[in-house]
Amino acid sequence: MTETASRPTLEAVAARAGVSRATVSRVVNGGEGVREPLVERVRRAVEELGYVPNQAARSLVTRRHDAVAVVIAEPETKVFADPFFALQLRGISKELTAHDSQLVLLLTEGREDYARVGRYLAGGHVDGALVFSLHLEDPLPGLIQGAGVPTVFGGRPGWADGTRGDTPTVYVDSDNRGGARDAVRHLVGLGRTRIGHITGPLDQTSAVDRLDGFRDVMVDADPRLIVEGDFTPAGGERAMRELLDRCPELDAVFAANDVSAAGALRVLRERGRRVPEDVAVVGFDDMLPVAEQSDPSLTTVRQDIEEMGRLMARLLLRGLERRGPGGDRDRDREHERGGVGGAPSSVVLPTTLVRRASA
Amino acid sequence: MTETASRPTLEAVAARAGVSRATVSRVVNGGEGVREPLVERVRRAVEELGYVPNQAARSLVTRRHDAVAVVIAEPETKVFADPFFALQLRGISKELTAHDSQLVLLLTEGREDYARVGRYLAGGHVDGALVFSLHLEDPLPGLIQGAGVPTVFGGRPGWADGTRGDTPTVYVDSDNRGGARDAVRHLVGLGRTRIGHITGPLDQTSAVDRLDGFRDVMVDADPRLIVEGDFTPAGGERAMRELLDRCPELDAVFAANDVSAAGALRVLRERGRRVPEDVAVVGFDDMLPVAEQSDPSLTTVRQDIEEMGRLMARLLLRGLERRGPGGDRDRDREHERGGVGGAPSSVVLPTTLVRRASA
DNA sequence: CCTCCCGCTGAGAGCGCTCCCCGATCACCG
DNA sequence: CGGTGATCGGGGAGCGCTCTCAGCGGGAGG
Repeated sequence: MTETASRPTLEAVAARAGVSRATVSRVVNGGEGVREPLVERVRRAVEELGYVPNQAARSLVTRRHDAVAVVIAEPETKVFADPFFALQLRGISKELTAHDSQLVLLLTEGREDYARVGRYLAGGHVDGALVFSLHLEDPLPGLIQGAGVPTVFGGRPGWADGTRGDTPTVYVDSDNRGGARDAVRHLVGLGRTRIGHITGPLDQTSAVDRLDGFRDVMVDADPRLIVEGDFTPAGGERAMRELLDRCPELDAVFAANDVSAAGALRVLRERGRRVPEDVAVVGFDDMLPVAEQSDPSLTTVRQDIEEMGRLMARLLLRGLERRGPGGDRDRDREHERGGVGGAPSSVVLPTTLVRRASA
Repeated sequence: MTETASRPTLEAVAARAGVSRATVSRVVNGGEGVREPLVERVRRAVEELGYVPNQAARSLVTRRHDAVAVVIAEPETKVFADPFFALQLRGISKELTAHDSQLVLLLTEGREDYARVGRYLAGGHVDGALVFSLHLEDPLPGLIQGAGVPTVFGGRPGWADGTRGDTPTVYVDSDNRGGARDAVRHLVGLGRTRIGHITGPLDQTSAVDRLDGFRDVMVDADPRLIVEGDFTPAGGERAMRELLDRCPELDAVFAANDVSAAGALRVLRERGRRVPEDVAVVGFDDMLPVAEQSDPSLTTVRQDIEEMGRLMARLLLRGLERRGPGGDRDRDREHERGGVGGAPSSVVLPTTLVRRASA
């Protein structure tokens, strides 16, 4: 009755504009099929009252939420704390904002949280999910796909070779393998022959793919030249020492990411090896604060992380549109980035080699 | 009335358990005032049907959303990309999760986004907001406080000396000034006398506070020994050069954060100054990947960033409870950090000096 | 000039849930 | 053993919105 204290409702706007609720609703939702003068009147009423639609009420009937969950399953704080997710989030945020969708962030703290996330997603609180889970044996992706929520993964999930059950898996990834190949070829082009590789943790697809890329070029690499790291500086140091011990005549290293490359750099300096003269080093990621500020600055493989995020969101939203309210319209297939119209399919973004001082 | 395809409703659960909707509702919301056998039966029905409450319907009537917005207004990607926000987010997330609240992330891309954020918050989509806006002249905090949403700020807002309008401003901050004092005192204790300071961008309260702390100890510091930086490595380098040029006999530097300290370190090495022998360096933040991995490792002032986030969330939720729907029930009045039963008030967390190799 | 049709507007029925309120129930006391 | 109070359960009224559907009016065709 009194619309003084609380926020104005559709009803109030309708009264003020001298039209019915339905008309106001139409105007608010795009104004299709309402004559101009009325539209104008309603707009003014909305303005004057400062009306904002009640999303809860809307969701209740439309079953849409204009919200997307972003699930980051990264037990190790360290990994989460690197700029990687921040950049992806930024990309995601931009895209979602452009589509008037909200970003609901779900961080998991170990596996005990998975049930909670699953429940939340299955509960239909969001229209879809963007999921980051980098580990091979992680049950989360499966669990989420089981929840029946449209999902796009960030990075290729461990099991994903296309299909899981009957739902095609959609993911966005960098061309880790191709990027690694470029890196190693660059080293080869520099005339290096004893090229070592510091891998990432091999329970992550990105690390595995980069290792595969390394092997693609170094087809018969001495297995002793491959040491497993863990994407951390300390791991990079350890691996570098190992590498140097095993093969003192090493003349190049490809580290699976920049921070381990930075660790390697430190060890090389400590052992009196000049970079790049004695040992050339290439990293991966082009994490600016690391790559640009290391000494010497790091030659590395750049991936456009923010773009990955943006693309994930775009893919998801597009999928949502397709299955949107009304009938399903299947089966058109396009193959450009992210598809156009058809069911979205996975996208692998290209990488580029950035040459700096270390190789 | 078929409850086959779509998600089960309260009604369905009630039917299955042989009770009324209201009873199921009561059980779902805590089970107060329902007899044990019934509770049990309802629980089982919920379980069997996989019932999940429809949050939209619930919000519609309760006007609560169990969701909190986190607003990060940081135009510069670089700043956002450092681990700072990630850690805060983690802390916030943990606390919110513990209270069954969702985290809605709002990243702003420049000021043109402010209106959107304001509208969103004023729209009553969330129960409260946690806001990060580090810049002095930023209109966002005012705008948000104007939206009438319960808010806790991360870091002291520029204008906050307690009150804005009639709403007390609540924020969580580190003891930047005290931490800076500790850092400088440490340098003094080392016998250093020509101590320079690389500030942060002085449009941020944290930078100003650290500068004030520096001045507290170096009461009559030569103004030439203070150079404005910008919290970036490049800024640190630039400032360090400036400092060295102005005052070659410098024997210590307090940098307002770790990454600028890292930049300073690089310049010192380049100029042939030994650290800490010739010049001692102290940073601020204790950003591990930076502080621990720099060469030499950085003596710095640690702030518990994750704890700040957790505290912000706790303060907000507590404030929400107080003004909660229905009668106020100021039950648990604990006098732990974050205030006692009353209106939450701002909290300033202590910092600690972490001694490493650089000073 | 009348009729048909099309396009715009308004009335009304819920979406799933909470919560108020009243009637039913049960323990217990007189 | 009946009355009384306290407590528990159920019915019903919306929360604010969308969407279907009918109705109404005006323009064009007969």
